[in-house]
Amino acid sequence: MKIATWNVNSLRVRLPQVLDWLDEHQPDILALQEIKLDDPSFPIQPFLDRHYHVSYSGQKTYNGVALISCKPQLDIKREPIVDPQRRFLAATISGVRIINLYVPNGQSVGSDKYAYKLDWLKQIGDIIKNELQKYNQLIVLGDFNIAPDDRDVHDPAAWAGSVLVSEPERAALRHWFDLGLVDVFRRFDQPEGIFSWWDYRMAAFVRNRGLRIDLILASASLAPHCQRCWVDITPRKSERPSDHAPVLASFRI
DNA sequence: ATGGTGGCGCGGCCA
Repeated sequence: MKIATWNVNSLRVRLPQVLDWLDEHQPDILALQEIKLDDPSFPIQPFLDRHYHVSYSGQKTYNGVALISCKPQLDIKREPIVDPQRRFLAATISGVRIINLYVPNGQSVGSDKYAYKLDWLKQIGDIIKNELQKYNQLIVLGDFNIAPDDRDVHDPAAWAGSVLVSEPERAALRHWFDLGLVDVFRRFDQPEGIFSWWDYRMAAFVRNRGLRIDLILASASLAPHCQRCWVDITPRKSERPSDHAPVLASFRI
């Protein structure tokens, strides 16, 4: 089973790239973030034409998440907390519980948006704890807007204490790891300098000044079945790219 | 240096 996550930064703009990428890579499940569409505007047809099942939780202009899958999606859950921002979508696919997240960015340490991010992480942590009790095989993936470790930061000294790497954010993520979730990327030897997001500004991508903030976490019973986890930077090189690259994992299921 | 680039939507917010 091949599972992928991709923050597309507007599905309207990136739809041709997403369809090309789906046709080439044929993942079983693709989790999208920042689709920036309300539900009536979701482009269902091209996915149905390719025999995919689709669910989404969207809003106008900002945020929004979607799940594309070969197999049907059961027990779909949207926004389990009181929050007008569309950042959560869960479904059971081929017996595996999938939770697709777009974690708040947090803007800057100490801001109102940072406080919202930490509160959101705490509330969604409670939801995940609950889902783990119901589902043995669980995957939590998406744009976490947190680089788990200094290895996931191009210049840790320059970033020290900033939003996306600050200790309270990392502690919130570690709390999720303590629930039994495993960052499957780190189950394997990886080269240095593998990232999933590069700022549009300052030629960050060509200088590989990035962060690894797009993650695939698996429950303890599922993580040992992960065979590989990697980032596909090819779409980041294309014309009008998203600022994020897709992250993939393959599982022996 | 508080810049810079991109999306949405047409001024300012968000990332």
